[in-house]
Amino acid sequence: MINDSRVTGHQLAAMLGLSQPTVSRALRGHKKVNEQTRLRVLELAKELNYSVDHNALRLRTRQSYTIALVLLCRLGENRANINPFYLSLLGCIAASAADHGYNLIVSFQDNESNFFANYTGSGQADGLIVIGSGQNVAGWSFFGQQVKHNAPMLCWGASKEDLLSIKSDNPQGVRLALSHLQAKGCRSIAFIGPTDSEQPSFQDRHATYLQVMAEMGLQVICPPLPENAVRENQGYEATVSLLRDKVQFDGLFAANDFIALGAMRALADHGVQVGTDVRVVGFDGIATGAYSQPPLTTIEQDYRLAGEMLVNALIAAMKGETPDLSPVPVQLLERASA
Amino acid sequence: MINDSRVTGHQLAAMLGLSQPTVSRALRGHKKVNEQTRLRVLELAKELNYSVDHNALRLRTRQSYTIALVLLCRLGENRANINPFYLSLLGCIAASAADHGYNLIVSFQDNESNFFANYTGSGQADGLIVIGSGQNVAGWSFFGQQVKHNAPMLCWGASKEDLLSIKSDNPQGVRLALSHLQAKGCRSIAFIGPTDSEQPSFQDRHATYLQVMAEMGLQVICPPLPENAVRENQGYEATVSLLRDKVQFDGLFAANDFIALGAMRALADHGVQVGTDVRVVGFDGIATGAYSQPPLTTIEQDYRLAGEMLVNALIAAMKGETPDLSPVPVQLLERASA
DNA sequence: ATTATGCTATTTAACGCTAAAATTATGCGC
DNA sequence: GCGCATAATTTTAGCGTTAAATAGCATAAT
Repeated sequence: MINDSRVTGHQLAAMLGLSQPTVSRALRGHKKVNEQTRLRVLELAKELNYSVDHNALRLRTRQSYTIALVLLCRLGENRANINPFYLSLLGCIAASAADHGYNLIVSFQDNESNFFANYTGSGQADGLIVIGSGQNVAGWSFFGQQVKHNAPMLCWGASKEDLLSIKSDNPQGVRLALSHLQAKGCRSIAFIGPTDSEQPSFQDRHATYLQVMAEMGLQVICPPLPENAVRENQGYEATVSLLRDKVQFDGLFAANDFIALGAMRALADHGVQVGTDVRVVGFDGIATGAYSQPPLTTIEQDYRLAGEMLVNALIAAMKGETPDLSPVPVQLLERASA
Repeated sequence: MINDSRVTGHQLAAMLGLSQPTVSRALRGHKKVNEQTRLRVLELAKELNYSVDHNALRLRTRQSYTIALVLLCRLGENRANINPFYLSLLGCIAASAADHGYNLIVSFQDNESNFFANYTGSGQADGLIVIGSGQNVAGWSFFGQQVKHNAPMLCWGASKEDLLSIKSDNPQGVRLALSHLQAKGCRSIAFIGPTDSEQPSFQDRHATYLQVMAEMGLQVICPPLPENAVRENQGYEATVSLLRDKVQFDGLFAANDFIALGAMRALADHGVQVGTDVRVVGFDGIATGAYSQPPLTTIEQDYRLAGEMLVNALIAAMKGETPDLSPVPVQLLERASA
């Protein structure tokens, strides 16, 4: 149990022969309080290790100074095995929130949960950031409720028009990847990734691939992947199928890094030299890519900037300002695989 | 701004011709309230999307139903580059806290910050979990304060006796690693890692290495590493120095996976075949190890169980019970590097 | 009839804080 | 010394909730 001998502002006041509100104002550096008494208050407060009760503060001011981060999981998904991309993003959001003086509460939820009731609706948080892979899966009712109540909510990489959202500059990333491959001499570049994903980021990546290939006058190669395939072994399978079907290709653009890692493993298993016979570019910039053999060339998302932009935009929205929702720049991280 | 048209219990009561406390009791399923009125209350509450104000609730009950997770960083450390081990652990702690009905607030802090004032002391959290790499660096004053106020605090892998802490079963892990190497025929097994770390986990790993080697009657090989070396390039350097000094070895035990990855890179760069000429075992079980070339044999820490045990123990401590602080089991994850 | 006994619901009282209004003290010019 | 501005503090109120004490009112027991 918490030591309930916690000092209150009232007790401080009594000891100092002041009224409690004066103590409160002194501690907050309010103008209309005598410098000398302010110092007395501060001194005693420090000595007794006083700290304001946040729950009372919040109740009174109707603000929680807290952002809720919801990491959306499909039901039953193994939480010990969360995509490191989201965990890194989480880290950067936490840091950024702290920089702005906000607390961050983190939770893993599925589509069924009522965010509004849990967080913004109950005064636990002033705003909500939603990241994760399940955003477009099932009913959006909970989102709707959030929107209906004007509770500021910001999504990472969502599509619905009535939602605030920020995402990486996927089209730019795809262009960087494909023109890099082209510059390296590739002329038959396959896209390994979901072609019918419900996730906007993957939709963007596939669509831009089609468009850029057309612009370049190159043939499109899209091996079939199961719906929403974003895992390593699915990249492996798809690549194996290309090889088995004797499809000619000298470049691979993977919709994310895990797929790319799987593809490289498949190539290696079939004696294809990655980086020379076939060049591979991934997407995300996960840490693991640096340690693969060969190290993975990839489109690096700027986690830190993404975290910062998400927090900035949410805070703007909470203040009633128009948030900056421009896409987060990406860059080519050139390593040996391409 | 949050839509301030939020419904209060008082408003519900007025609409129903009841008193507010009755509504409160009805919503909580309190015994002494008529079933019929309870249903009326519940219905209207649902219709109006009522949810209790957590700040009022907390103020009143003197409980926050919240655990604070502090990820300790060295000052100035790049937060976009946090050890994935800690991020995974964070994820599992978040999940576990949720399973117990607790919120989790996450923050990145250095030694200077006053956890007590920030969290438990101000009623923002009922207890504190501290993880991260900087626990033993500078002054422990803030920890002291936490302890002094009886605020439940639990550390991951700390050493001080007066602190509650949980860690992985490092000695067991080291035994598993070394006996695996021995079983594979290794007789000259070097330890690549800090020998004078301030971090208890690394102290344990080094100490157990010395002990087990003695038990096995094998010669100890410990190349010098800079103090607190736990990074990939430091593993690389140390291994290079072994090779340069023409030290004979056929096995490497690395104090963590990053060091192991660096060591493998060094070996590969010098034409040494990993997995045959020299076998390598790491420690941690980070995801990246699965994608290295060859995949890394390692001692896998059980993130999920660790998160669960941390949360369980903290909750026990908060209730005044004696927490279970037994070490978290580890296991050998055999891959091609050994 | 009168007093117990359960129920149910209401009243009253905090929890610790901030904001605004009301009060007291202080200084200054004339 | 009187008013009058100004500064410093206190008083009053209330944020939305839960917990304890209280009241009303049936029905059962004496």
